[in-house]
Amino acid sequence: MMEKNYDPKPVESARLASWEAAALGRCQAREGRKPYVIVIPPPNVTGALHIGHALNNSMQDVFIRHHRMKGSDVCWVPGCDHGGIATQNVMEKQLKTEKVDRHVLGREAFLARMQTWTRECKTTILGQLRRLGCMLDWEREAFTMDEERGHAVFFAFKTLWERGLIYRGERLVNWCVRCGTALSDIEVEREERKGNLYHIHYRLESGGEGLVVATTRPETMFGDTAVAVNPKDERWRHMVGKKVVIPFIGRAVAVIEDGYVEFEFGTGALKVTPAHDQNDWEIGQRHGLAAIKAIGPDGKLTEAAGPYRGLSREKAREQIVADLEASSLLRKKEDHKSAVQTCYRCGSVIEPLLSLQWFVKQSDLAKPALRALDDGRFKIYPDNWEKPYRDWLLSIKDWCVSRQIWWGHRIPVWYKDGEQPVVSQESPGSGWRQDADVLDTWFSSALWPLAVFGWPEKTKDFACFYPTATLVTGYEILYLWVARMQMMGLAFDGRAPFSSAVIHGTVRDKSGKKMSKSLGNVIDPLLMMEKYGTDALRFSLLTQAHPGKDIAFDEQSVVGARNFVNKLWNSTRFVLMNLPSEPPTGGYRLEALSHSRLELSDRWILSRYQAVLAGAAGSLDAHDPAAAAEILYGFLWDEFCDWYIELAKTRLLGSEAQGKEETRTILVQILVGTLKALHPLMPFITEEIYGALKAYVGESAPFVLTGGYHPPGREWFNPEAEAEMARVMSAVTAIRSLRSQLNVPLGLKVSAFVAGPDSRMIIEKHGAYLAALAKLAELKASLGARPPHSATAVSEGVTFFIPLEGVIDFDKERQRLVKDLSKAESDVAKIEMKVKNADFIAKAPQTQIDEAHAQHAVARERVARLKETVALLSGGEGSIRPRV
RNA sequence: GCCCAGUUGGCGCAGUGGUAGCGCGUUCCCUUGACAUGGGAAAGGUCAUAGGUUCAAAUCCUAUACUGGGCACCA
Repeated sequence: MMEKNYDPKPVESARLASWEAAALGRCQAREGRKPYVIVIPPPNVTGALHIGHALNNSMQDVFIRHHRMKGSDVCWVPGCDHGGIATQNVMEKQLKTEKVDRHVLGREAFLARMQTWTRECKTTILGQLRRLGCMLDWEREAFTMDEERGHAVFFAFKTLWERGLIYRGERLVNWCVRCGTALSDIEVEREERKGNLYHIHYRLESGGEGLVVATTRPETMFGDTAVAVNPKDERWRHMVGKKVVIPFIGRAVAVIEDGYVEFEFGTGALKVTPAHDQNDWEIGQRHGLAAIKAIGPDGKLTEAAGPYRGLSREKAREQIVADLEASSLLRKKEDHKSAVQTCYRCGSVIEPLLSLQWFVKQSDLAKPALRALDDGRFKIYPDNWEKPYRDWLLSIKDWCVSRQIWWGHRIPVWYKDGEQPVVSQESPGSGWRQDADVLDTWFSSALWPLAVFGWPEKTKDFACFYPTATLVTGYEILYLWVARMQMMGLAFDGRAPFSSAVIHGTVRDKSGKKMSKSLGNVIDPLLMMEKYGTDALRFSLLTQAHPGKDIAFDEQSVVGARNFVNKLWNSTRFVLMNLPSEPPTGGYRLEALSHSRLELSDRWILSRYQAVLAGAAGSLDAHDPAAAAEILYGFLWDEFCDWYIELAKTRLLGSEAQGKEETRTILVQILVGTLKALHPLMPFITEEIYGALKAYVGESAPFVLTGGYHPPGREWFNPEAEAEMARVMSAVTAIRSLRSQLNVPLGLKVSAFVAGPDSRMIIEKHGAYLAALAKLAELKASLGARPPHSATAVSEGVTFFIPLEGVIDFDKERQRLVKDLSKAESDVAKIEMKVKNADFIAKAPQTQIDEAHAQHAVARERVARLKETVALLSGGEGSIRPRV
């Protein structure tokens, strides 16, 4: 027996066990089959999954299950990313609590600990994906740093090297002082910060006034190798070619001219520090200036800083400013907002630093990616991301791929004195030492779709599963990851690694703020699953996952989804209660229904059902789970439960045997069809219910997925039935509304009399529906007169009189109707404007004109009947005969 | 600075030319054998502003304002 309220826990664990026992997610390469393939965006092994992962993976699971339901082979590859800097930072924090430093531990021991941590973390993450219901092919689990992927990374590096696309050089790179490594340009974030603009006086070497430079970073002055002014700037012309002296260290630098300098900014004189500023670096290149490092990789000032050597950047600035002030070299200090670059992993301020790094040339790799986008081999949904994606590729710069950390793929280059460097996975022999750096974690991520199927080996899997279909991810890694996968895939294989990228939004807190541990607004998906069930969490996220849009996540929405899950459960309970304990042989079949026998509600719900199934599947084809969820939610709750089931109740209690069978057939068929359509969104409860219902629809598939979507049986589309049912609903609502206004509870059955042009038809064809839904004891034709003491409800083509002795206040009833009348009249006026507009009649399409005329007639007829009724009431009880 | 998106009832969001919808919340009524994680009824919006196109605009166009994002930045 089903419980009154759905309890997700036992159902989830049982269903999970049965899916795994059947290895439902397993997909093997089969000759001649082209499966639908997704590779998971591998979560970093930095801890547990967050709510964004829950959204990301729910969406993928929806697409996977949807395609499986449609009959394709599907393959979804699980795995994790080693996560480079991010993961190393997690470990370093851990070590800090133990008061250990990785340098004390040593590289070997540190990596051993990382391996242990990774194993634990992978177990956690994969376990969470299981609990989410993700139908991954568990036997394909991959890791960006396992042996196979290591092989792919080496092969890719070697190939790029051989093609001349990898080089090593001393460049100005983004250096994170805290992480102790270089970063690529897209790993740097910018934020506006308040700071100061310092005006500093540089004396002339030969003695004399000199000039004043403006800078936000006085601590870099010891790296200055020139002062630049704009060639058109009259103010400083006399200084050009002279030499000025850097304070405190007395080194002299030349005053040069460069068009880059803006003369409105600051003093119009720019101190040039090629080793610590990108623009200064470029000026330095133009003028052949030396680059002097004033700040080291540790963030401390170097020997070049003379007396300030060893101070941190921050300390040094303070000290220098104080000293400048004391020696009255600080001419001005003004407030200044500037864009500060920060590390995307730890948030500390980036130091542009001149250092020896490895780079991948990008422009040749970007071209095929642009072509793939232009000719449609690769599409982004929603397509408004295509422009930023294209722009990024067009203005791409070389990619710094070396990282000065330990956790990652070691750069496979070996050095020996007096020899050319050698690219090799193993040591080329004694005396060779390997490059100490590791590759950017995104280097291996970029190879992910290739590498998970065994590339560069020519495996059967690769032949069958590559390229993949859909990549589901967030817009924040569009360049970092998506673009690079496209570039690498196209470079090594010639095909786009996935034909479409579906971009979802970020899950934020309910006020729209980004979730973060420090703000304390993080939602734990596991907790949500505990409280409301996995289906509820998934459905909640999916209903909000409109293409590309961020989600303001409110726990209330999970409550709502939980209630919907419960509604599904209870509608099943109702249907099951009205079915025999033994299903008929072959089950209840829609094909067996005689079309001519079906009554209005049947024809209506079947028509709606067919439209809903098509709409839901179409939405999923269009990568829009939110639209599918909305369609199915509305149908199940507002149409199937609130109207069809309510009508079915009287028929199931009635004595007409064939009618009962028809009702049972439609109930169970539509319920099964709808829950199958819901299955990609909420796999657990739908699987559970399917188990209980499948015999009643004559099916024996062990799982929803293996059975596939439910065919609607035949063509049920019926606009006439939908229109007629809409009239029934509006009549029912009119009576219910009347009862509510007069405080006549639905529990109390009342009689009603019907008048109006359509009254005869209404009684004959809809009488039973009205009686059932508006709780009427009887429904009779009004025999010419309005019954005394009755309230009036005016619906389309029909007027209902409900005698309510003692309840009706004569004047109030009249007021109520007058209010209805004025509203009805304003409706008429609106439509009349349109109908009487000559331009409209002349230019609008005929269908529109016909429709407007019909609406006009209906509205006018309603007004007429309301007027009549009001007149009746004004003339006293029942004294005037209504027109029938 | 350039580009993109958003601006719809208290909150969160649908809605790509024909008299504005959903969820949550609010008010009133109802514990009637699927479900109070429920049912019924109702209140609440001149669809950011100003123009334009059109017989007809939330929807198309143009400007403006605000919000968010991407890219590029003047030290």
